[in-house]
Amino acid sequence: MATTPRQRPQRTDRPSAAPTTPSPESSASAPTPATTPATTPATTPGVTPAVGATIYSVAERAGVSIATVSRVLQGRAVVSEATRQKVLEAVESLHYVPLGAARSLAVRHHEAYGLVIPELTGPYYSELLMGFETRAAELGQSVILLLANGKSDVPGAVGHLATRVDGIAVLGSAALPPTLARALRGRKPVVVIAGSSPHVPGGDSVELVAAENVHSAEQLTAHVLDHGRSRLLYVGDPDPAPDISERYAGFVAAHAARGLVAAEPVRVPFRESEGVAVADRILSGELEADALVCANDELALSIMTRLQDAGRDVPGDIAVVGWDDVMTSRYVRPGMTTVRQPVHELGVLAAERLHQRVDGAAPLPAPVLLPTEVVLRGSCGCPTP
Amino acid sequence: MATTPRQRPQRTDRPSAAPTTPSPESSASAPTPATTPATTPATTPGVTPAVGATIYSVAERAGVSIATVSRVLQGRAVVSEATRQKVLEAVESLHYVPLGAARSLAVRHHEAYGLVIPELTGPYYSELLMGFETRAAELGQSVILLLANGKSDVPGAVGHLATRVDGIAVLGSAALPPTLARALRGRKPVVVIAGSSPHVPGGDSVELVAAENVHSAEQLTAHVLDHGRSRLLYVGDPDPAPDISERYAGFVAAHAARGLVAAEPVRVPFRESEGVAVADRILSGELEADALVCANDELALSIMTRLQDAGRDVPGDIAVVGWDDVMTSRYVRPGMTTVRQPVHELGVLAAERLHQRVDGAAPLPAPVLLPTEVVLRGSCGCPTP
DNA sequence: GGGGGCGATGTAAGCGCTTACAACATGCAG
DNA sequence: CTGCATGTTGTAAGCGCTTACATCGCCCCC
Repeated sequence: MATTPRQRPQRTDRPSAAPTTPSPESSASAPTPATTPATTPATTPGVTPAVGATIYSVAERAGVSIATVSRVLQGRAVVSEATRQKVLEAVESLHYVPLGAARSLAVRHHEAYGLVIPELTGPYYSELLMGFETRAAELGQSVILLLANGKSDVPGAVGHLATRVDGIAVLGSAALPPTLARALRGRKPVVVIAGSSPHVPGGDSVELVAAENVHSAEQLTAHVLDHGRSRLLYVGDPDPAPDISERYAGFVAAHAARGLVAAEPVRVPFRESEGVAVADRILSGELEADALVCANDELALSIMTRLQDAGRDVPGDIAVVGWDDVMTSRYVRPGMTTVRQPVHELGVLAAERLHQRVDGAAPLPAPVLLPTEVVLRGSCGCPTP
Repeated sequence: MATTPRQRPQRTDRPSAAPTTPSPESSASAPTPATTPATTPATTPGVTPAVGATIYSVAERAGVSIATVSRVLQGRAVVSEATRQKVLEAVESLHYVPLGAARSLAVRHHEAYGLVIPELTGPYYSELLMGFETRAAELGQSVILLLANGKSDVPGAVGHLATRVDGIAVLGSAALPPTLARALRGRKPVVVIAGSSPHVPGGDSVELVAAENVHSAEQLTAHVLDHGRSRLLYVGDPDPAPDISERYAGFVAAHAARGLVAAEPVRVPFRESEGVAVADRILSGELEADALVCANDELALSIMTRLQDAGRDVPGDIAVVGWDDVMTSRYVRPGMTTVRQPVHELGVLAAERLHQRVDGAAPLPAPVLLPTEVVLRGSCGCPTP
């Protein structure tokens, strides 16, 4: 028969099947019978046990070494079928749940990626997160989510996050990247999504994935101009988020291409209430325009609805276009002309890159740009189907 | 002076500040000057170092023991200001990022909660997740997200998740709870959100938080009946999700309260395309109704829009009401009458309960029910403002 | 029949951190 | 000058896993 199962060496005597019986060395000749009752002893049912089964208890129960238990559970080394069954039974009867932290420590990988986004309103972040999680899961990685908005100590939170993941993806629109890069000084792979390259110390381990903005914004703006509009306003504050400023750049470029000079952006935050306020400024005559190019759909929708409720005709009196193609943009009348971004793919790509980086790949020197698509509906002046 | 810093006992000689210089014991009398260059030696800039600084390297650099480093970093034990500074400097210059797994192993807590939801479409899941993450973060816990939809081995994924968290919150609408409860047999606290109590082995450690459904559904249905409608249809499949079936129960109850008998539910999945199909069945005369009570807003919106596009008047010809109060429901004309749930609070509560349970609290015997609110707009027949 | 090869299993050394306890220094009272 | 409280730091024993390496049979072939 196999070697008698032995206690862990030099370890404080952990209570096994017989908690209170002090049997120092003699127990080696009296192995516990394999058929002890299935319920964990000394555990009140219905209450979470203070401490669960470990690989040691499983090994003891199965009459094998912890190495064998590990091998069965990892499923990578060859174990005889009989042994495998014994182990599996022990696992089952002890309700063994391995301790991930111990594995992580041993394999020296967290097997988790962090994702930092400002919040989770609207479909953009959700799509991104879904893409990220899906791909990460396929790669066998967990995802730890960190919402930056509302957190008082974001750098601290990110630092803490860095403690438990192998890599971090962060949305560029949060003003995080510089902070982030500083927080982990090139210690972990970082990919910035839809941001601009931060020139900071430690930024060398940072890479970028984004959706194309400038060109499609130019295209969209050109389309509006082609409808014969001439007094376009860009609504949204380009400053904080790199993608928004790129869109404004496209707006400007489209004007420049036909010898026009674009108006200054109407700098407002991306909230519905702000859209309403902008609409009111137009209604009052404070702002003059025959077309509005908005930084995102929320803004565009709230403006359009307010304008319509006040009796204005969209697109007759004024055209309104947005960005993101949220669900509502399909439902309003007229349908909102907007730009669809491959947000899901962005998430997938971020997870993908992180994985490669953790695998040892070098950071991509240039940003990866994914193409976007202008979605024409009625709000720009196109005929409604 | 303090005791000379010493290497970790019986450890494979790890390269410290002087990687290639073999100075076995003599180094004790020659501590590294505190002003060595800040860049990590033997690390190519721009490439993630194979292995980072550890608490040992920090301790060595600062000329203290690892215990002291730990104390400084935890900030709980008294350390002299001078020592604290030395340690902090060492941390800084070595770009030390602690290994979360090692801490978790030592403190025997993951300091993380898992959240299992089917997917992340629409505002419901996002709100929930935000509430959960926010509260979890306040409690010092990370959140690991698991999206069940599209995963081929959900029980496996949940089992894996259980490996790395102290507790799990799971959305009841995923048909997970039984599986889940089995997967971790009462090993970890579980709270089911918006689900029904699973009577499964190990279910004793499961508790429930949910939004009230039956009463508000009854209220909403009664309101529609009060508008003089008599042929109401409930749209959505009550079977898979407990909250949906509760809503149908309310629908039935409202009928029963006035001696009516409710029609069988129109069992369709919760997709926009299905809503369109339902609308078509109404337009073709296959389905007859003067009011539609839909299981959620997506369904209600797609039906209403399709009906309107086909020339029907909502609510004139037919009333349509939904559930969830998504953003679009505010934007369509007429506004969608619906029910607002305290989704954010549900997430907060779930995190809260998990924390208490991990702290040793007993599971709540009865489900916690949060109140909902009927939001009246135009689609039910109420006058539009 | 002995040795080599091979498959199955055990042994033990870490992984990097926390923390109980011990040790030491210092100051002050007796 | 001795002893004790107090504040600070070090020592070392784990936490529960993975895995390189050693060991042990066993079968097969010469």
